[in-house]
Amino acid sequence: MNDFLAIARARGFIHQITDEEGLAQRLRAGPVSAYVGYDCTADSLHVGHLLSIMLLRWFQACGHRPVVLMGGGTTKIGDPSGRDETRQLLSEETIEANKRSIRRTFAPFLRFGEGPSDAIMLDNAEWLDELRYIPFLREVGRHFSVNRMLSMDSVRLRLEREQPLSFIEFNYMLLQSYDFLELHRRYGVILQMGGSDQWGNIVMGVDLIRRMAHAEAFGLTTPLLSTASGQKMGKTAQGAVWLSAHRLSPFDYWQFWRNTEDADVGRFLRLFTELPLAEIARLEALRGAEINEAKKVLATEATALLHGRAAAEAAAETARRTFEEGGAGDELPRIPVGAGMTVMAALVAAGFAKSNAEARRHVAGGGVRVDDEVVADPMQLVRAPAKLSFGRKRHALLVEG
RNA sequence: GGAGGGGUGCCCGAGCGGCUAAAGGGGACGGACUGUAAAUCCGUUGGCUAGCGCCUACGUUGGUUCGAAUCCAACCCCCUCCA
Repeated sequence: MNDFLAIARARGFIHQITDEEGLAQRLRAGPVSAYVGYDCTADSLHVGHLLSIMLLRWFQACGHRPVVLMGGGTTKIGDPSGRDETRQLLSEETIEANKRSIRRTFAPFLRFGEGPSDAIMLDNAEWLDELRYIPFLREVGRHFSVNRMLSMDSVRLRLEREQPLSFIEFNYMLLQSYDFLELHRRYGVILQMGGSDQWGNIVMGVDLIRRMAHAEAFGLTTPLLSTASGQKMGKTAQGAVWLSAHRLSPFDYWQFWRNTEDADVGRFLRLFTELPLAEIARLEALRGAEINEAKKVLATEATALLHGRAAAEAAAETARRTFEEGGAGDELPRIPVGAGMTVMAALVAAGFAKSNAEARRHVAGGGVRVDDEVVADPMQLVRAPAKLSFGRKRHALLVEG
């Protein structure tokens, strides 16, 4: 059995651990179960979640059992952690739909099944939906000190900024703690992992297990992902970097990784690929334009994990044809062109502009090209086949429509 | 329930009767420079329109006025203190 903590540490996954020595002992003693919870706030996860998914993957690779917990119940409450504003309450139908969509993301990363180190997927709606208020308060609520809850970042920061915090949100950490307890009781889970903003919630769960189950449990958090230049990570021109292909194509996902800042390449290779550390050390040592080779490896490997090797290589090939040869690859988005379509309309159809007015502005700004010719007039007609480019990086194929 | 403060464009924030599609900053996007990097500099940042121009917009709904984001009323929401 491989040493999970050593690997996680070496690859940069660990921010904090509640009791590293104690956890190391338990991991050495045999397979353990650990969980990460994912709330169903959107119909796709994004790169921010990928860190913990990779962590679960390593956990499984080291012979332990990952537990993926869908927050079908907690999503009905809304986690206030790291937010200045109350999350909008989602309808139960939306949550259900989101859950169904999100579940699929885990399939390429984890092996599910019945074996001792096979992953399992659960939904906390299973126990939270039926909770009875008075028994819950009497059995669980009495272990929570409001004094302590007020000192938790998720609550304190909100109050310090004089932002509202409703009672429903205030309850979130109780429910998350209770999840941990239930998973401990039902499946013997002794470790909860999550982003660093989850630290408070996780520690509360560890305490609750100690008090109610008289057992020792552990927490581990991953660092907050940001780029070397300090930006919060995970944005593309389209918005968030989604993991579901219906939200972000494999090609755009590949592009996201390809555009990593120089200073982040090594760190991201360690976190988001499974290449050996020695190989990563070699790649990140590349200097100047050569580091672009490392970025391509990062992009292809990361895309292969999520979308499969074939899709990753198709994306890489399209990028090569488009950016290195100045041509157009097969994976570029295809925009059907009707008779009399203007450049302006094509820009909107391709999603490069949200309105006609914006499309005009982009043309006026000199950022639009058709077959590499700068467009001067937004009313210019387009004909298929052609390549429509917006900026240096965004391209689409105009095809007969 | 009472007293006070506040709700402005993606976000922060100025404006406090006409000169306001609304200063300034951030973010975002485009251009230049590069290596599909960072930093820097320049530009753009409500919608419709070929164009004149028109239409929406400063919590909501009414009102005053030739004219309101700016004044008044009611309502909704948030913050602080009190009960």
